[in-house]
Amino acid sequence: MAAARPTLVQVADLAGVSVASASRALNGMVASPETVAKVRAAAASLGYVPDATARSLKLGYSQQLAFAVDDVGNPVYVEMMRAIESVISRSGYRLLVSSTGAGPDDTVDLVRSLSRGYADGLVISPLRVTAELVRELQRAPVPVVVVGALPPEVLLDTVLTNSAHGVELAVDHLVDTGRRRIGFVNGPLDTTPGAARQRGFQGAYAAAGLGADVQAVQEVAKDFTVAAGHAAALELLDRHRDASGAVALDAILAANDLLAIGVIHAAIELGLDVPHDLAVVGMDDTELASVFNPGLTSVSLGSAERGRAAAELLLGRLADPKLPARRVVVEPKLVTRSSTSVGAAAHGSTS
Amino acid sequence: MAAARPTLVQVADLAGVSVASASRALNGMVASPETVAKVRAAAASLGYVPDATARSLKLGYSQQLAFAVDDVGNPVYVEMMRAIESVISRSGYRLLVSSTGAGPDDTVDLVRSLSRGYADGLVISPLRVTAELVRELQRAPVPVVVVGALPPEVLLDTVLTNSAHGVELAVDHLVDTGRRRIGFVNGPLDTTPGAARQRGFQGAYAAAGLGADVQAVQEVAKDFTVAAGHAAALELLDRHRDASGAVALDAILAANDLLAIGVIHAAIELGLDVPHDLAVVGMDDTELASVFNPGLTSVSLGSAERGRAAAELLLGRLADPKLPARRVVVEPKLVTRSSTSVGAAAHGSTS
DNA sequence: GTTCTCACTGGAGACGTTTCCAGTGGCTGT
DNA sequence: ACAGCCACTGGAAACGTCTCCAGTGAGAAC
Repeated sequence: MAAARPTLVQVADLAGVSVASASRALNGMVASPETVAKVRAAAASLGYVPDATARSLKLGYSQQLAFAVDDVGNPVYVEMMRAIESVISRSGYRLLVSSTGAGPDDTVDLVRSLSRGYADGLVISPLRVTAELVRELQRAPVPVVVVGALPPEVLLDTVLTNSAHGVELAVDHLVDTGRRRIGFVNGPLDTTPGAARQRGFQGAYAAAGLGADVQAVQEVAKDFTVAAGHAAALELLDRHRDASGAVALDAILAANDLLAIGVIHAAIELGLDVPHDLAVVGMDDTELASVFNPGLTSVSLGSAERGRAAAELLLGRLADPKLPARRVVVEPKLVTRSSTSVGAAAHGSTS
Repeated sequence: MAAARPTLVQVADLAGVSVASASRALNGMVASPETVAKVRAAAASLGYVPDATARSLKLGYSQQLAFAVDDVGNPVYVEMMRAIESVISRSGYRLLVSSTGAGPDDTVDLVRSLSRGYADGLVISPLRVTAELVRELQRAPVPVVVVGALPPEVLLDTVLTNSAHGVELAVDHLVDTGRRRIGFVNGPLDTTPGAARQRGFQGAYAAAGLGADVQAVQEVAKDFTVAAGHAAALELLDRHRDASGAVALDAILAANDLLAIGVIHAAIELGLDVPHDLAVVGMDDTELASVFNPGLTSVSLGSAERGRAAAELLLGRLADPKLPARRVVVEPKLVTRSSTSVGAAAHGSTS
């Protein structure tokens, strides 16, 4: 079928020069114009393309970067991936995607396997950060950029989003629009985002301006999915009823757009009108939020921007490994849509 | 920072054997038990891991497969990617994802660059199939599996979905549930899916059982996005009004879930109730469809299954390159939800 | 004319691995 | 006791590329 790939030796032979000269001619090193012309012609006529593997072996780098994430299914990570791909491909890198689904062990294995040298760097966004994972990340043989929070003493390039502040934005918005009994459907607390949003919610609740008339309750979903959000919301709404048995919450904030959509489904099932009876806010501002019906008010944590920033940090470190560890913070931004504003049209961007 | 990676030579030295023996011991070739033990111990104490690049160079394969797609943003492709990743990683392959966004030229470049040898195979799902692309795919130096239709004479492993039949399923369902004036919002006709769905729609319309009382009209959207679906639906609904100026369509089939959601938005804007005034059907049955409000009836084209099938075809061909070209067809399946069934609850799977 | 410089060239050695090939020694069978 | 076999071993070549190093010749300076 496909003929054996021509090698540089064949090109050199055809051009009547040495391999050394052929290599130099093709790579723009010092070489006479005639040589360059001959070699180029020979290469073109043979359809020569340099072998990536051999080149990598000799040069010591692979022109590949890896992106590791627990669940590629989550739209947030897709947006990140897209952004990363677009940044790095511009610099000639290829993107290797690994879904580390099963759990922390898989992730650790993945990071360890980086020492096989098939990737020059890694962007990782782990859901759960264990001590072991941190250790492996620190001793990784290639630059690593972490999207998400790490223990403060860890010196790695990091892209953060102030999700605690994001939660505050959401709570403030709910309070501003007259909501007083606010439920929070969080993801698992042992995940990094879950823990951060938890702190944010407690902080927002304790913050100035929220009088005793504001009630805040929480429910933890099994994971960051629509189904889990649905189940958690049913549970939460059922647990908080007033004397007459009616639902006693007037707003629910979800840690995630997927959870939020689950919440809306639950509300509809219970005959609650969103936003009239129950305001719902999500987080991540994925395309889902802008497209959903009703439009979902959501706290944008800039997933695409975080992806871009991570990719740029990584490229920067590859260019200069001596750089001190940097940390980029992407500020959250509330995007208001109809799931919280009674009778109002959708605002915000449609990505 | 990171110490230089230990090489097989160092392991051999430490174990007091030759590199040849060390290699054999680690790869389970013939070697005495003592040798194996010594080498294993040495490797462990040095933290040796074989270098993927050198191994690839020697062995002639890279343990990497590529997945090329025009738009990673589309949930269909994400599901495919997920399925592919899960199949191939089980066989020890890594997944390289390329978004060929810009256009056919990019795609052709990508396929050409495969001859650099960084991937052992390719799964590609091109939106537009040009003659040049087909030529490149055929002369690709590694096995290629195409997800989507190709000219019939092309001998490549292919995963197809009978999307024409899918369209028929949708139309039949609409007619069965009493709809008579059916609009079709298609994607660009120069894309493979667009063309296939177009044929399907014409076929379904011409098919037995559809009397003269059934009217079918079509509108072509700019691309396969929510915004394009929205615009196309507004146009279509505006163009088809009865004498009194009221909307004259009672159903719209969209070539895509994203388009369908755009259609629903348009309907809502015009004050139409879905499904009462206007039934809407999507295609692809992405998670979006099951999660949307109202639940979107959609024709499942088995994206995950297609991804899995493509991955398996590729693995099969890698195992035995002499195999004749195979062709897997995934049958469409209608998943009914509330966007078409007046007053009924959602059926179908929630993925 | 000689020497020095300079631009260019080819040979050869790496990168880290696998694998062929020719041993080496111990054992069995006769 | 000797041939033959067998299990195992180490040396060395190879995969395709880049790059150091020593060399070549032509031209410039004196």
